[in-house]
Amino acid sequence: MNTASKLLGISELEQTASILKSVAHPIRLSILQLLVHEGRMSVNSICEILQSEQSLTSHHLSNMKLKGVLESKREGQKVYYSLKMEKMRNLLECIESCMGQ
Amino acid sequence: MNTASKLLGISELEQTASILKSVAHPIRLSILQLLVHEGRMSVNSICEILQSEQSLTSHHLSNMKLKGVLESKREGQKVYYSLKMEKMRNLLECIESCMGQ
DNA sequence: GATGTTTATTAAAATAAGTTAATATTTGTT
DNA sequence: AACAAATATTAACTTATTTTAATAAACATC
Repeated sequence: MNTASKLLGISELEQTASILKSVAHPIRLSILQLLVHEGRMSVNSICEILQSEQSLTSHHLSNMKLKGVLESKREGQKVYYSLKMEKMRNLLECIESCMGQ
Repeated sequence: MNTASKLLGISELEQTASILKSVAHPIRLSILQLLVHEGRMSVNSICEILQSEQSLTSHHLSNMKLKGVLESKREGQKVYYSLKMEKMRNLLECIESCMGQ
């Protein structure tokens, strides 16, 4: 296998980089940790636990939903977010263990 | 273990997010892949393989050097870059295998 | 010391991301 | 229908990142 064949194509690179951007922000990282470890959660609970503003949190949630990382389901007044992209679970675990080193 | 204790503190979150930002860009991602798989490499070789502009490549390289992800060594006219942050090797392997799924 | 190569630096321009505040929407309750 | 609670959306603003082009610096060779 030569060098070139190991490299991803542009669109794969861009897609990967774009997904990684989801994790590369303190608020989004902690939202992801929460959802991976605790499962689905309402926007309000997320705000309370993370002590983050409603609007800002909502923006970050939509951001990740748009990228297919999260999904949401309304139940009455509340909207519950949860992980949609399953590979994010592995990725996050890797990140946690790599960063611990 | 309760929810809060699993969450990282702000400074850890910021540090992690900041390192993840290194990977969260197509050019930097491919530079990292190259260096992880091929070892040290001169700026010129990197540019050629990635078909990226010298100046832009150099900017991304300094960016990652500044964050402690890469290191560089001049040998004659050439400057060789290589991985400095060892945990980046694991992280990148995780990313590659997670993204393949 | 002039010239060519390789890399870094600077500054400007272009683009993107993050934050805030205010308001809108949806649903539930009285 | 009026009101409250939960969330989303919009628009303005701020800040950061990315890209480009031009130039400088470091080294090698002649």
